[in-house]
Formats: sequence, C-alpha cells, structure tokens
Amino acid sequence: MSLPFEPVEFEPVYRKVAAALLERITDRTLKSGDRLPPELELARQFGVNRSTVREALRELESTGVLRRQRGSKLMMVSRPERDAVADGVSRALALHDVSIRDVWESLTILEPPIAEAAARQRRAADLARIESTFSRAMDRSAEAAARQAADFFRHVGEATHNRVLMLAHEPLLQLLAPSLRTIIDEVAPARARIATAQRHILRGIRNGDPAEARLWTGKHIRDYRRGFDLAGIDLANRVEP
Amino acid sequence: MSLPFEPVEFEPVYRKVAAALLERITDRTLKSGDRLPPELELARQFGVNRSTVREALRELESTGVLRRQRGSKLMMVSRPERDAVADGVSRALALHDVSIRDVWESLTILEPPIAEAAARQRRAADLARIESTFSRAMDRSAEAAARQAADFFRHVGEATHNRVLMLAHEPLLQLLAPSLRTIIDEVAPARARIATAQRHILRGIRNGDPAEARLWTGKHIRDYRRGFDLAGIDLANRVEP
DNA sequence: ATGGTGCTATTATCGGACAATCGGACTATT
DNA sequence: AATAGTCCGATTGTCCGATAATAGCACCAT
Repeated sequence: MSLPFEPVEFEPVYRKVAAALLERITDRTLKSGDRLPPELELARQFGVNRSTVREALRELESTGVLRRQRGSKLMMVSRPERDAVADGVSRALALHDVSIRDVWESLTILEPPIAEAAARQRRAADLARIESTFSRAMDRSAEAAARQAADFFRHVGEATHNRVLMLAHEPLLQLLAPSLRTIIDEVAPARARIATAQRHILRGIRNGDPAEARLWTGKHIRDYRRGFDLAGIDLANRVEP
Repeated sequence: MSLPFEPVEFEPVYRKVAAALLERITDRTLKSGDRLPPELELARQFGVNRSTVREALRELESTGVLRRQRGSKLMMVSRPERDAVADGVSRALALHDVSIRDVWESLTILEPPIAEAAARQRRAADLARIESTFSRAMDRSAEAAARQAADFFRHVGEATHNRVLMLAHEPLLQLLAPSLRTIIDEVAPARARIATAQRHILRGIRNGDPAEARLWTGKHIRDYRRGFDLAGIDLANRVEP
C-alpha cells in the first residue's frame, strides 16, 4: 500500500523570515551593497521577535547573501563570494568521503577545456595575472609552491571569464591542495615538471593557441597522477577538508 | 605604501561556537547520524547563552551539516545533501549575473566526459535508473518534459559514481531548467530531438561504449544551442535562480 | 581638510519565561 | 501480542526585557 498523504509541513518562523528576505535579495528588490534595515525594524515589519530575526540573519549570513564589512555593524546585502561557496562545496564533498581519485578525475575533465577556453577568451589583464603567478618563485617552501600551482589554475580559470567554470573548479583546487603539497615535498622533480608544464600552458594562452593550452594542460594533469604514485599517495584515500 | 598591519580580527561568539561544532563534525568526532546534545547542554558546555547557541545552530543548519528529520525536534549531524549544496551554488551564480551562455558552455565541457565516464563505470542499477527516466512520457506538460530531460542528465551523472562530477553539474541543470522548459514549449520538434539523443546516449552507456555516449551527448548539447535560437532566448540573458 | 568630542542607534549577549510538542514509558483495550 | 490511549518530562520555538560595547554620525575646533 502506498502513502496516500503528504507529510504535513511545518516551517519555523525563523526560516520563513529568512526565505522572505532571500526572496527580496534574489529578485533584486534588495540589491548587493544595500544595507539591511536594523534588526528591530525587521522584527516590527515581520511581526516577530528580534531573536527570531537574528536566527534568520545567521542563516542568510552563512550562505553569503548577507555580510558585514570587517569591524562594521551594518549588515549589507552581498553576493556570495567564490571562496565562501567553494568552501561549502569542498566541505560537503569531504564529508561524503570523496576520494582523491574522484577529484583528480574531475580535474582531468575540467582543466583542459578550461585552458582551451582561456586561450580563446584571455585579455591583457588575464595574461598579466597568470604571468605574475607563473613568475612567482617555485623554490620556496612546498606550502608556497603548492599555493602557486593552485593559483596558476585559478588564474587560468579566471581568464575564461566564465564564472560557472571558475566556481566549478575552485573546490577541486581546494581539495587537491594537501596532496599537491605532499607531492612537491616528496617528489624531487615535481617543481621542475610543474614549471615546464606551466610554461607551455602559458605560452598557449598567450599566443591564443587553444590546442596547445589544452594539450599541455592534459599532460600536466596526467603528470600529477604519476606524482601521486611517486609520493606514495593512495588515490583511494579520501580528501581532507 | 603598503599596509603594514593586518586588520585586527574580532569574531562574534556565535561564530566561534559554530566553528567549534563544525570542527567536531569535519574531524568525525560527531558522525553523520549522531544526535546533537540539547541546546541548553551545549550552552552550558560552551559557557554561553542558549540564544547564542541557537544562532550558531542556524548557521550550521543552513550549510547542511545539521538537519532534523521532518517533524522531529532532535537535531542530527548530517552530510550536506547534493540538492542543498547545489541550491547554494545556483543562487550564488544567479546573483553574479551568470549568463545562459556561461551555463551552456559549461555543460558543453562537462556533459560529454560525464557520459563517457558513465559508459565506463555504469552498473546494472544505474542503467535501470536511467532507463526508467528515459521511458517517462515526454508528451506531458513542458514542465514535466523539462524535468525529465534534467533527470536524464542527473542519472547519467550518477552512473559515473563520482560525487564530484555529480555535484559539479547539478547547478547547471538547475539553472538551465527554466530555459529548457521554454525551448520545449516553443520549439515543436524539441521533444523528438531530445528523445532521439537520449536514446543514443542510453545505448552508448548500456553497451559500455564511451565514444558513442560522448559523441551523442555532444550533439545533444549542441542541439540545445539551436533550441535557444529557435525559442528566441538570448544567450546573454542572465539565468534565473 | 584634519582631528577631537559626544550622542544615538544598533548589535552582541544575556537571563528568564511560556506554550507546544516530541520521545518514551506506562496502561488499557481488542 | 499488537494496537490505541494517557501521561510526563525534555526540548524546542518564540517571546520579553535588559545591559554593555561600539559604530555611525554630526558637530565643533583647529
């Protein structure tokens, strides 16, 4: 026998308030940069207690649509920043026991087309950004080198001028960072190989040569795969948050 | 002149409490399914007021690491569900004025390799799920047909058994849904063309033929592009949340 | 313009209160 | 034995009121 009745739904007031505010934000009645009315005023308008309003605000704050400048008490409407969103995605993936292989496989899929798009769409400012990252010393700590490698990908992504792509691959970079760091630490030739690949990718992008950018990015990612083996990292390990 | 000092950081207590709880969740001290101590107990342990604890809980609740069964008051630790995470990503992208072209371009990049991976990784249960979606009537309302089309992609994604990929393309499906619905509504042959493409993709996956799955998925996505034109949808329009 | 000075509005946090209701135990009914 | 009725304590949702700290702002004096 099937279930003839839907479960009766009850929504606490704080969530209704949050939903109402979010509605105004997504429909642009409240625009990014606007300051939110004071809590007491909101409480009056919604006809609820200030505590209830505050719970709703916390909810919106953590999704990134509300924010306050550092050391300010004014609550501003805002757009969720890439980092914040990506953090949430990374955390979710980590909690779901995603493996390093899963992440690497996704990079395999995403990164070459991104580089290709970057080579097509790049503008002067993008090139400058990538180049400044590229020229950053790789001979620093493994920590710094890993950050450099991630930034390189990040800036290539930015050169596509496609926010969907940028946001989609940001969590991958975050989740791969720890193992990347290990590889650079453990595998002697890693830095040099990374630098070489980056040079070719950068050339492809600079010259507006999508095929080259894609090709070398593919090699680069496949090279990481060898790095995992050489560094003794088990691809079945789950990523860390 | 550069900035010689970092801004001194102040974190409200409710965020510290949230961070402390999140820490315990990510390090698996609190495992998914565990019930959270009562608010008063938490307040005692943290040495703060219950209201403060509640604000922290709202934050964690909205990120999906805390949840309550429908109609239950027990707060359980949980892993963020795909839908919830994807909602957040979609909202963020929408607020950033992402265009339909951006989303479509990302689909172009993601979907073919996903179908390819699905053809390689699929198991019996995956096939059954895709097939059941496929056989769902396309001749219903545009609404239902659009949902069917999205579900098809979704289930193909699930057949990859790679949660990163599943999560990455979920927001694309969400954001494309409205325009997809318009296409099906406005362009007469859309349903038939979608059905044809799905049939070929399904065959590729069923036969474990990655090349075929990839090929037809590529065609399929490119076909959508024509659909936008025929339906009079401007690719520069921003997606709706 | 720049730097003080002081008021007010607003937030962060607290304490306590009360109604609703969920979980569970215990009992009665068939 | 399984189901339905009854009851109680624990817990949450929401409210009220209060206080300290301080950001925002206006006003004033250089």
